[in-house]
Amino acid sequence: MKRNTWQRQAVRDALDGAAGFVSAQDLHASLRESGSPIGLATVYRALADLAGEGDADSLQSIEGESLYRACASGGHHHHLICRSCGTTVEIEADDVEQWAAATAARHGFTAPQHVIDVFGLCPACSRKAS
Amino acid sequence: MKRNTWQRQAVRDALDGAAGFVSAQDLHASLRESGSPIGLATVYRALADLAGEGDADSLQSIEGESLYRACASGGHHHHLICRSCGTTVEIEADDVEQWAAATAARHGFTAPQHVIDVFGLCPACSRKAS
DNA sequence: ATCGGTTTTGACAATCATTATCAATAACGG
DNA sequence: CCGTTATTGATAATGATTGTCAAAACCGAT
Ligand SMILES: [Zn+2]
Ligand SMILES: [Zn+2]
Ligand SMILES: [Zn+2]
Ligand SMILES: [Zn+2]
Repeated sequence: MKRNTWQRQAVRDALDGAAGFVSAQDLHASLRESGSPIGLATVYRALADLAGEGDADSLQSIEGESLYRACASGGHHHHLICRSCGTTVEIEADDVEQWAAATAARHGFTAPQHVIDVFGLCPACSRKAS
Repeated sequence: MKRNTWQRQAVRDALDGAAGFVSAQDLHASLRESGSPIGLATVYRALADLAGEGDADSLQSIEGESLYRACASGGHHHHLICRSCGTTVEIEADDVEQWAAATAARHGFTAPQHVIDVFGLCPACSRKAS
């Protein structure tokens, strides 16, 4: 059976507190900075569990890192993510959903899935960069 | 200036000969099997160059590996990929390009990029599965 | 509250893809 | 052909992620 540990709760809380998508490494670092002695491997395991249970959303950054974000809604949605600080905006994309489904169907593909993520520099990071 | 080497041509040819998306490691392995003494780092560099010049498409596999594929059209486009056999169809969708750019701009994000891949089962694999 | 079987943790090693080094090589304009 | 200079490739370094396994923590039962 699955047990409740303060470590897992700490990861949940840290995810909730994060502005947007974060890497396991970053989450571990910020947890340690706030005084938690949690181990790195535990953070990886907790995030994998959360993603598997649908309590967290995960995606691959452009650089290939796995990023995670608290996901309360549980519904299907997409994200606009700041490449620099991770700030995330949830995106409504019904028209794109339909486009994806129609594109698959047009070519005879079944059981369609899609990966749609938009990256950029948020206003704050854009200002810093210029 | 950019020089023409047999190594770069070998990578081009190997990509053209590959069925679908392949990793740098796989491409290097198959080149060595066909007798080429090409180095691994060179394969990585050639693939990065090809992708940068638009002669190859790249995407991140679910496991985080970078995969490459010969690209005939040259312009910006996306892919419809069979998750069973790897068969790939190139797709263009100006509507979606504009949606991605507009979505980023609407939220003040600059330097927008996007990851848009559609996966499914191709007609042949759909038939086998049913 | 205590006990005991079972799960979880965490320091560390191991993996694995990718990148950096840098001396040796090869391409190409002259 | 020569000299300059980009390119190569063996290898080391990097960096994220996963495996190991003894010790600690959890939780239901006593
Ligand atoms: Zn930002
Ligand atoms: Zn969608
Ligand atoms: Zn198929
Ligand atoms: Zn596009």
